[in-house]
Amino acid sequence: MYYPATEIVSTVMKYNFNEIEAKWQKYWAENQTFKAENLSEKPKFYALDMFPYPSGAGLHVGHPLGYIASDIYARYKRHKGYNVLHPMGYDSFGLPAEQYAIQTGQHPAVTTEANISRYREQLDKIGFSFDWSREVRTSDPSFYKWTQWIFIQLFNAWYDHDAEKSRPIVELVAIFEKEGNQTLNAACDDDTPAFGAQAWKEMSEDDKERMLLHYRLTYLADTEVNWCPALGTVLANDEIVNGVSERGGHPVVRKKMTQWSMRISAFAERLLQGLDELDWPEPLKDIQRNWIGKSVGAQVSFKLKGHEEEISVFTTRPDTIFGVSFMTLAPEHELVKKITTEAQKAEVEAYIEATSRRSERERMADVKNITGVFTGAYVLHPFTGEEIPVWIGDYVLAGYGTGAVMAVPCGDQRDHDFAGHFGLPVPNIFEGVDTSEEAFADKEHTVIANSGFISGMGYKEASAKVIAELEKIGQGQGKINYRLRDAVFSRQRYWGEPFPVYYVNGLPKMIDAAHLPVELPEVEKYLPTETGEPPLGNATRWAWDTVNHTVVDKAKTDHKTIFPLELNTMPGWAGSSWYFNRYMDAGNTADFAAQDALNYWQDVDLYIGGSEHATGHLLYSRFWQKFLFDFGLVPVQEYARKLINQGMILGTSAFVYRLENSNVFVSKNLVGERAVQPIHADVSMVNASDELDMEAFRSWRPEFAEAEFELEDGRYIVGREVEKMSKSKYNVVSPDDICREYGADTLRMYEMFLGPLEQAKPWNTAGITGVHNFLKKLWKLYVAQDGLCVTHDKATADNLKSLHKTIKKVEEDIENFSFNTSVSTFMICVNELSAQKCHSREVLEPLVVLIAPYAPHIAEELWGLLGHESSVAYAPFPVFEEKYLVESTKEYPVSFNGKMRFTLELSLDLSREEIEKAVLADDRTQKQLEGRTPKKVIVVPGKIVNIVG
RNA sequence: GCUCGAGUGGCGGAAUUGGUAGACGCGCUGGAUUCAAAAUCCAGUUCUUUCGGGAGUGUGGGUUCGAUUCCCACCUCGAGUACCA
Repeated sequence: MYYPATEIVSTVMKYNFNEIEAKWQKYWAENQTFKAENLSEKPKFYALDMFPYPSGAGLHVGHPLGYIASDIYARYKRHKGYNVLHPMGYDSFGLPAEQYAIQTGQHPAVTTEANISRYREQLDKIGFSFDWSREVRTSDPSFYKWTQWIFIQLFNAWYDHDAEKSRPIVELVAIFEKEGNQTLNAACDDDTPAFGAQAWKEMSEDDKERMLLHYRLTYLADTEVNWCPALGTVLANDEIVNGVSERGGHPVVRKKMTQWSMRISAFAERLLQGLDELDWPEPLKDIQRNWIGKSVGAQVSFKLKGHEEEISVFTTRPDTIFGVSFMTLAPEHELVKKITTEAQKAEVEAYIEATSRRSERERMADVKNITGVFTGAYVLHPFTGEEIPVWIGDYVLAGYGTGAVMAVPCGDQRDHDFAGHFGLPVPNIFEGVDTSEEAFADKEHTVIANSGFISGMGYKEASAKVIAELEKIGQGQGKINYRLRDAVFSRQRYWGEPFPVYYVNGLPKMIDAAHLPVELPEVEKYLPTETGEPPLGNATRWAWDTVNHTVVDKAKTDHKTIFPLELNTMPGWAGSSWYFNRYMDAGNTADFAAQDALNYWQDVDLYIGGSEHATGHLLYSRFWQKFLFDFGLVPVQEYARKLINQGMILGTSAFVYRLENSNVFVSKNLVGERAVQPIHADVSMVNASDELDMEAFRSWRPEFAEAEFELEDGRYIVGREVEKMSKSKYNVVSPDDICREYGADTLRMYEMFLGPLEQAKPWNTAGITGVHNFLKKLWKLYVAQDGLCVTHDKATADNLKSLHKTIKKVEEDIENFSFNTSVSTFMICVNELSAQKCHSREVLEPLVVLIAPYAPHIAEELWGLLGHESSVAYAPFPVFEEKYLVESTKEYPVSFNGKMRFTLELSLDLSREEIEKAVLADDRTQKQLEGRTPKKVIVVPGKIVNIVG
């Protein structure tokens, strides 16, 4: 068929992606195509993305990568007959909006709202199948009402290590009334005093409250916190990177403050054990395991010479107890002042003073430098009675174990270094090992010597024996330690959830759940007050009226019925610790989610997000979920069965080279040995062949207006380098631009085509034409210049083979999250069908469904053109049939000594012997052999032939 | 330092349990079409070669008829962690 000139080519029949995509995005929104039902006969599937913080910069092409993957999977599951929950929302409390507020006076709610609208616009353009009726925002009072509610539940709970679960605090009170706290095996602060039932009953109400704070799962305590003066707030351990704040890179110092904490350490063992049943990436699980940091060992008490007190240490090597030659305490250890002798006092005090002044960062930067002081005190070895000198040193951390170590220089390199530096003895207790130069820490090959009753034993046996003996004399027992610390939950910030807490006599009281939410008050300034209180201290209307159950003016505070409210706010991870449950029943005003909705959706089947949340969000949320589970509030104790970490998309920066002290820019390949200064040029000014648009560059910034160029072949070629995508590197590519120029379907497929989902990979817009051309080619299978060209012709065997090969591979790929290879598979399929000139509906109709998860807009349009009146989104996924792929012959690769030399087409019916015969009879075989007789012929029917000789 | 992960053409990457290395795409080269360009289509594109072939998946060994794939040692890069006793 020939078509005359161009004017009859209607715009409808061209692949007009902009028009098509806008049309279907509108259709989906108007028809609520992706609204999920909470009760359904269909099996459920919950596909979740980590919700974004809506930043002012908007999305770049790296952000939607994971969303596209989960969207493909969600759409695939709809075709497979599942009731799919695929929601999206915003983690909308956070520092940047507040920093912006401090600078500009704009209310964070205003900027957040604006940022969210921009995000929404950008997301809508990419064609996600989100159920927007379930959108959540952590900064919305209707959401944080329930964050506050969960906080109250945590406050009213304690952790029973015997039952291995959280229990209501009233049950703890009952235990205290009956037997005090001495038989209890509960998670509590280290400094919790022991008391009996009688003592409990005699306590004042306030004292009882103070006592309970030692047990509550969220509690107020004086804690050493990471204080960041520049940000004016405390930070959690996971918010500090290399001793400086993750946001902004400001210095962090240790400071003692009264703070809310979360008793996550109580859950350490369950958080660790729970990992085994999760289908999460192994590296991510390893990060959590390391962070939890379980160590099995013993607690040993050393009697102090001349004092009542004992020094307790934790060790993972009780088998090395006979190798102890000194003891080291953290400078902050509570016994240091008491045991220091008069003679050593001045030196010890000077040392403590010096170490306390050092910031966390200095301490970390300076690991090599060994420092310490002798206290003058001695402890007695529990078995030998030997006198052991007690030192202090800052290599011992106050926050881990007991803040004291028994130093075994022959078995621990740090102790060895310390001993070497101060000339302390290094007794050797290992059989056949020289420990004079360096410590021997290999547990597996340990044979203990010079160690009394454990000499000759290995690590395991000796450790068990030592623990047993220590128990006998009452100086120790087996003990498990975790590195995981309780998480500080207070932030001295404005833009976060207010605590539902007021203070009576300095003791925290929960606001009754019926009166939630406690809404964030208005403030004049977002900075701390002049007296150093958090920003909420600026609020005039911020006191709790216990009679009318409402927030009232601060001036009315009388400490009788009107009390001060908490001034801290919750950290960023509060809302994200439970939001996945809220999506199940987002609009509920009576509950954080109805039980039947929770029971129907259960858990997240697929969670996609970045691995940078390994020790933050992904640990805290598991902890909250376990707590909610213990209280019967959610049906499962792990909320995300499967998790995938999408890799980062990197930017491809462009560089121009300016000759030093000049205004001349030299094209990349002309630089040679000359001294040039590389300068980032905005990637939007560079084309696919790395040519710079010089005019655009000149008008980019005033200082380049007069730029002169030294060209190669009349062109200016830029240098390229892969870096993190960021505004400051001018390598940011916006999905909006890609959608405008190539369409969302192209963007979606290209993001997948870049490489494996989990891998980091550079973005290069140049390559996108390949995917775009593919979609144009796909379109042409269905639509000719004068309209739909799909026929009712019977599909040929080749057509069906191409189709079914594709069904099989694409289905496998989706199940394996190998989206990049399915894009290739589609390309191969369309190439083949084009070559076959296939226009048969029998093939092309299923192909539309197959590709719909990846390129939903073009699929909807083609589906419509094929005469369907409803969306393709719920069309059943094509069923693969093996029969179309059955082959009768095989193109056998014939190898000689493992190297493939030629191929030979043979019937698959042939036996091993017949194949061998056919191969040996071939001329090319004889040519390869050059007259030699093959030593061996390996024939794998259906696979390969290998001739050795 | 410790714990993971990864090294394949000019580039992104593919290769299901060991069985034709480089699929698919970008880029590049040549051609068709065009007054010309864009677009589109066709052919080629790991390196090397005396055009027979030879070499080749970070390096060096090993197992095997056969190794990108399994084992050992090493090198490089990336991530996490950082005195955790």
